[in-house]
Amino acid sequence: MTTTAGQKRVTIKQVAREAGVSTQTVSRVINERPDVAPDTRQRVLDVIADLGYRPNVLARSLISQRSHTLGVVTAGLAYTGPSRTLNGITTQAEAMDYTLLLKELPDFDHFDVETIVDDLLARQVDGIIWAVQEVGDNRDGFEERWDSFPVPIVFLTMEERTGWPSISIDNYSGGCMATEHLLSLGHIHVGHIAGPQSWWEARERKRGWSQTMQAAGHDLLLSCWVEGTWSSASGERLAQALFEQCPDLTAIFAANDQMALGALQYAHRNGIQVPQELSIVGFDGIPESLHFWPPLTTVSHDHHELGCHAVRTAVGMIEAALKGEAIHRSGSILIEPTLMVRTSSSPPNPVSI
Amino acid sequence: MTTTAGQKRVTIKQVAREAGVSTQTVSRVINERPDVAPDTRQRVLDVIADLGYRPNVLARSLISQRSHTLGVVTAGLAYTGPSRTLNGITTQAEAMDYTLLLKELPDFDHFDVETIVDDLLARQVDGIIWAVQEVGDNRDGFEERWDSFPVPIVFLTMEERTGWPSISIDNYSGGCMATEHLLSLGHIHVGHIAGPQSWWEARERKRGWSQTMQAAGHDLLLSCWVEGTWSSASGERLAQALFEQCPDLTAIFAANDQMALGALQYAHRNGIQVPQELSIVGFDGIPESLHFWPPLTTVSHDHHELGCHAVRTAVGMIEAALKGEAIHRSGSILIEPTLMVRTSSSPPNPVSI
DNA sequence: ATGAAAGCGCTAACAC
DNA sequence: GTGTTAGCGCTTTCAT
Repeated sequence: MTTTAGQKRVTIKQVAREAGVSTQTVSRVINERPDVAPDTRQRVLDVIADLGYRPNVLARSLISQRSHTLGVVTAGLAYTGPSRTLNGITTQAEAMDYTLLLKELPDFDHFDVETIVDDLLARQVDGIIWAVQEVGDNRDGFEERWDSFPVPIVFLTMEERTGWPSISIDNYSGGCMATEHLLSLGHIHVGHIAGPQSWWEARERKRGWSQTMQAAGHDLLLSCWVEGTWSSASGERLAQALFEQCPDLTAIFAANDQMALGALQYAHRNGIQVPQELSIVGFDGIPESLHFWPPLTTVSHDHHELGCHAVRTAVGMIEAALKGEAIHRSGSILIEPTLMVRTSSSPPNPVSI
Repeated sequence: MTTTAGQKRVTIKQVAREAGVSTQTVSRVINERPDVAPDTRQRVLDVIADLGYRPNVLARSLISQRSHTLGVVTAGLAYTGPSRTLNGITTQAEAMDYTLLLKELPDFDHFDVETIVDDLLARQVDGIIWAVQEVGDNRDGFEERWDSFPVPIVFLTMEERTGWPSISIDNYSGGCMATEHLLSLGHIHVGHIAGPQSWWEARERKRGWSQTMQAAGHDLLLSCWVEGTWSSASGERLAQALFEQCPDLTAIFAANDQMALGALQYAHRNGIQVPQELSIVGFDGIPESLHFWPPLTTVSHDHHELGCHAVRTAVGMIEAALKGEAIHRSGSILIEPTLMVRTSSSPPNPVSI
């Protein structure tokens, strides 16, 4: 390939010279100002097409003090959730004519907020979408500089904090749905394979389970849970642990579909019929879950929409700030998930009760 | 939240005034030039910390004619492959100190290359990574402007073209591996569930299958294939179609793990034992495939590494061009996949032969 | 309707 | 060692 990176890019000046006008006139043409004579405009347009001129967005941003750019911070892109959310972000950003600067954290909880944010701000982003799940104390870095934060920022997937704009799936409600579904089928011994408890999402899903169990009067079963790592391997291992812990188990609610898949595998390996002998419910609704064997009942939610929502909120805050509404309050938004009843859950086998 | 977006960001001038030096001196300090008196440097540093000054990268790029930014064009982020690749890109870009501008195409084959590229170039990216799989004629848009392309560009996942730098998985080789594996187990009637044939990757995988079958003298079985959509649903549907087409089938090579999962489901639904009555091999090696039932034999490859590679190549070309090596040739690179033998494949049942 | 001058925030080149 | 001048590519005054 022949790159001609050395060749100077065409500037407004060259266009002006070539067209025999001032740079100002060229500027007017590319900004579609009305006050240019039709023939002058055409001449300039011709030269632009001819030279392949393209306005330098950086120079423009420098003077206009706006970059039309959103900084997106994410983590765990290799996993379905974060990447689907990013997918929503790109879609909505494109629609609203914003460009994205992407940063992916190597970890969920070991990073320097200061450095990341500073880097984004140095690039003059108009706003930031913090699409990193709340894990451990990874929100602490914001507390200090919160009041003087120079651009709007929207958080995804975190506990409600007064004054912090955030958008999350209602994980608690999802946990309730899953558990209620199993209870309503007639199950009593409903165990839970939770996600890592340092994750806010995992705690919420578990809270949904435990509250629902408690409300149904099954206080004694509240110890009937184990903590996984989100991985299928942990799901398989912990399904076994759960059975050892509660031999009467007839149903499992797993905090994500991967762990549910692991539980399914445990059942297969040990000749336990699903759903006849064991009902399993997952969380997330990944596309593959419909094709697990048996097809998985799961709490489905819309990562994509989460991302879209984030962009809309961020852009809304940016434009509001631009209009001088210096103080902008935006609360927490919770998106409701949906229970997808499929084949992996059924009433408990009368024999096994 | 209180955004103070209106407040002017601190500039080098304010720092200079506050520290009682010229802007030039401040510039020297932030660029870590040696020729600043230690106490002056300290004073400036103090003011910088005090004011929370952060150099404006845009202004810097404007003058240095370098943005240290890579444009990344992707598609289908909601799917595992593209997002894992992006994951590799972010990791490597971070390591090499480049920032990413992200664009996701809404489709794989309906888009205007001109617009996308122009938008990226207008933002002064130093290079472009075209991480969109080759589908249909979606490379055509580059042919015309190829010779005068102003920045280095690296393509991912496409057919080798002389002079176009590209990096791909060796899909053909992977297809061979899968098929040879099944043949070596003693299978003869090995069918193929292919991906959409407008995709280069799908064609290559199929070519691996057909060449291997042909080489083994099974020319008569070359019609024993069907074309899926990559989805699990299509895999299930087409497994059935394949059986109707070739009743003697004892093994299926599916062009991705999702379709293999669908085939697995077809087997379950119809009481076909895997692998005793039917061997199934997938492609991609998604993490879940290890936990399918039975665990899936698959051709695994490293999307992440693909992304890393792309960044290294792009940055290499950028730096080469900077050093005045105006003409830079970089060929096609093929990354070899690995066969992961698991439980879904075994010698054919003697009875069913 | 068009142009000249100033400046966005920064750095390279030269002075002192 | 430090300041001055000029200018990156563009737009915003303010003239004409």
